[in-house]
Amino acid sequence: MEEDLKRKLARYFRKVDTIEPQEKKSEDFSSRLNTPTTDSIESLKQSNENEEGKSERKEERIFQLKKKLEEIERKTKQRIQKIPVKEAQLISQQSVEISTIGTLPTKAMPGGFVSTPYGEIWINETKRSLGDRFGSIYLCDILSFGKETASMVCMNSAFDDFDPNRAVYIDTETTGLEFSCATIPFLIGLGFIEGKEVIIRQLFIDRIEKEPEVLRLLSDFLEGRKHIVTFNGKSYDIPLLKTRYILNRINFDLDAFLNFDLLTAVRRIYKRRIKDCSLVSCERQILGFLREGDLPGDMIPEIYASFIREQKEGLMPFVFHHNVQDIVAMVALMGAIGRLVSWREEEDTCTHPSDLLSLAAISSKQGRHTEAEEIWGFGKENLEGEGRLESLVGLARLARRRKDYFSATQLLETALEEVPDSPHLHLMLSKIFEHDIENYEKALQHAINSRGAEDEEKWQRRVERLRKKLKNK
DNA sequence: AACACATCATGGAGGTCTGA
DNA sequence: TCAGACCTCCATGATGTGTT
Repeated sequence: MEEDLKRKLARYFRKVDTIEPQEKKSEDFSSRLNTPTTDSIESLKQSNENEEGKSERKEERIFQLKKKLEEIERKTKQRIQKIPVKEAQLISQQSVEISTIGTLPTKAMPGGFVSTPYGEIWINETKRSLGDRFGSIYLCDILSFGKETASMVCMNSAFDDFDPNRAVYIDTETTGLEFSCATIPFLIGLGFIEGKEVIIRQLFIDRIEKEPEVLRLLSDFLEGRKHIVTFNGKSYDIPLLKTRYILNRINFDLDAFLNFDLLTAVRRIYKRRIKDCSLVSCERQILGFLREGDLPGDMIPEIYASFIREQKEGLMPFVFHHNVQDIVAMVALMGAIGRLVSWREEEDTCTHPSDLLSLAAISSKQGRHTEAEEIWGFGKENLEGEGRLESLVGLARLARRRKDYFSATQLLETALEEVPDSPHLHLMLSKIFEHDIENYEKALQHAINSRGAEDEEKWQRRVERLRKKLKNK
């Protein structure tokens, strides 16, 4: 059985190895960073060789780009120094050396038996420095997560006091996805920030009958904490753990914790540019990080079953490793969200335009019009194409809302210069001219051009109505 | 497979305006 | 004065999606 799994895993890694170059190729983080990556420098180098006459100028350009990269690294270090949280002061300059988290799991089973009030329990503890880099994000970016960020991205005032630096990051590995009595969370990973480190403590059920003891230990670890962060935990980890507490007749109220579900936040912010919002996909596409030595989630139940049957570690170290990666990725993602929301302070603009536009939409929905206006204003001046268009329309809606019809029509007319045939823009203008300004001539003109934005029947009625109004004026 | 969202489409409520 | 048309806002239902 174990050999089967090993073969399966080997096949999987071969598959990953073969697709990796392509995936890396399709990832263009340079556009996100507004800065060239090493790859783009290399490709620039290659094209230089083909154009000998221009080589000197391009060499100079490469030199400039490299300098820019160094500048970004320098600013990141400065950012750490600026972090307004007391703990951040503990992060020395030395710990901020560029190191990327992506170590392969050790062959041996990590951790060991620890004597607890509930008996001997297998626990593994791993630490990551907040100075570690996870793709384009430093783990210490979590410390700059603003006070209002959580309530903003969760669109819920209950998160007003949410502090991701004091939260527990929870990820479970289980014996399957089905919510049956037989599904147990055999590995419970808990991440928390202490000083200048992220501590990942993993509680392992090495024998099925030890589940109640591990659950009791978990409740002890969570004692005194109020906030948790999960990825899809609202639907998966937390309901599962709640069921296990009930089935084991242990009184522990997981509903008392405020759960920041990263999946919800990620979908809200990044959905427009990444279709697949799984954690691994977020790592690659938002953080720019490619996992090494990871295994697919659907193999995990089988690996644990094999461990229980044969009482041999087999591939369990990979599962421990996978769990640590998930927790660290959650911390990094929180950092990415924190940085996005504090985009004004980002001199090196690591921010993707579409993420900013999502943020504007979220702000607008919550009635945070000043924030939305600020982002759309930035978009109007600094973006091109669809981003600029969306910013102009957003600003026009806000202007109409505050009854500034002059600005609203001006903004929409500017948008029309970019896409003169847009029936939707013509429809918006037609409504403002008809209902707000009462300029029926212009309203009719735009109504005629709005064909296609709504039903043919509605369009005809609108045009006819405006013709009548114009006649009777 | 269970669950909790998110998004999208649809329709109703309530307010305002027009024209007979 | 009142029916009808239009707007915005909100509620509801269908569908899709992550988790191991």
